Amino acid sequence: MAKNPTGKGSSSRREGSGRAISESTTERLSIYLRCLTQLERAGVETISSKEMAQRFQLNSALIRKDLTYFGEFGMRGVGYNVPELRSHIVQILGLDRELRVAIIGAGNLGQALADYRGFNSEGCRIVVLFDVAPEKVGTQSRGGVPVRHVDMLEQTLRDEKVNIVALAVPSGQGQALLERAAAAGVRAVLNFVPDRLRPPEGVFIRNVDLKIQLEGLAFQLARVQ
Amino acid sequence: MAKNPTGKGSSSRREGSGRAISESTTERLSIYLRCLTQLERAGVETISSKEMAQRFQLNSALIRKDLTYFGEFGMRGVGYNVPELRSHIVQILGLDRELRVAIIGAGNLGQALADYRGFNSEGCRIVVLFDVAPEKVGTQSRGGVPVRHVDMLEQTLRDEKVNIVALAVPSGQGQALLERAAAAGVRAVLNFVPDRLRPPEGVFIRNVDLKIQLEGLAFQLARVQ
DNA sequence: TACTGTGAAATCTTTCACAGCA
DNA sequence: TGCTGTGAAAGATTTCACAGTA
Repeated sequence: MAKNPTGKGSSSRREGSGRAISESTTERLSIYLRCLTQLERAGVETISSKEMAQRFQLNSALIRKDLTYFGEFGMRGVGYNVPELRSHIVQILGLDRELRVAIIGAGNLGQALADYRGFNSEGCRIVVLFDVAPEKVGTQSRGGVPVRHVDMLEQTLRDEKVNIVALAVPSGQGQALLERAAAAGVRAVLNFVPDRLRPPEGVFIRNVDLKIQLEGLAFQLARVQ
Repeated sequence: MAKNPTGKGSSSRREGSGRAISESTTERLSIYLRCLTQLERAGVETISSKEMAQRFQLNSALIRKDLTYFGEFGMRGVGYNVPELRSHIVQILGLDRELRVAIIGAGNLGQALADYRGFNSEGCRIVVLFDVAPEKVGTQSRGGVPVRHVDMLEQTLRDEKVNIVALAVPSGQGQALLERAAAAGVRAVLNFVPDRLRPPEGVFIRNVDLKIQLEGLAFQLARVQ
């Protein structure tokens, strides 16, 4: 029973009506989207699963399987129409509506994330930072994202119609803020806090744990010799 | 044949002599280590796999399996000795020697990473940042990490005995820098560049792709309703 | 008794291989 | 011919269940 023990890597999630889609598949959809965006810019009209597979060192059957979970987008003998497939994936990933993101914690990491390009593109917007430090509240990040006091969390999340919260606070402070955000209606959280958080009912959490990644590399180095 | 198609999530790697250990197992070892560190500080002497499992919503058999890949550390009827198990894991993860980390790219993200607490602890030290911008070269991060010119990359990596490189440069510039670092003897890379890099022979890469995480959340939001 | 260590089963993911269609 | 879509096989990971032991 391969469920999702670590909350990372291969895992599945069941939804109301649809079938369960693994996290690996979702991840690859994002990768395909990038590829298709580049191809579309370059004016390429069609691409085969084999060609895409070569770019990413993937198996072409896997790409076809990933895509057929959502429909039959290809043309036998030809491949996939690039702009068409791209727009399908944009829709599948829910990037056709605006994602409004708030970051809790305006430390080094929070500020860097606020101004991170990858976050401010493709229908995604960082609208506000939160912190408790009086000298930060009222200021803006270099990129112009305003910093509000955490006391204003619930109200601001609602007023700004925030969909996704990124947690970038010190260890130990994540769970309480997660619960406050959830109570204010947020249902998706990107967690940078190096603690294991318990997701409130109906809330999705993705963990980005930099130390675990670093230790994973240390492990590989230690093993090889 | 579940190999490692995305370079993230569940994957295995074979080493010279030992058996293949999955990336999931490695990730969990880091999690156990944190837990044990806390327990040791709190003066707890022993812990059972069941107790640990409850803390992380994991299955206790999985924890036991993870640990027995590396030895028989437990005592039947009792559990595991906390300080002893902790020191075993430190050794397994290779955290008993110093990890010297360099970050290429002193933009928002690179600077934030340089001063990130999680990176500067437990035998891990950020020793240098690299950039090409003349106004950055010669300065220091807030935390005091010096910024050198990328022209000095190879020499500095060797002089500073860097084990691990973090890539935090704009899209398109990752592959060339990866290859230069590899040629200078670096064998482990933490990649923040949103491109798929091709690892040179013998080089381990871990990808941290923030946009993919965000899009994964967008997907979940789009699905539920 | 209470726990570890582990073979076997269950589950999930990826790859193979090919039918079927443009 | 060349590609997609897909059933079946292969492989990997997780869980179950229990023998064995301190």
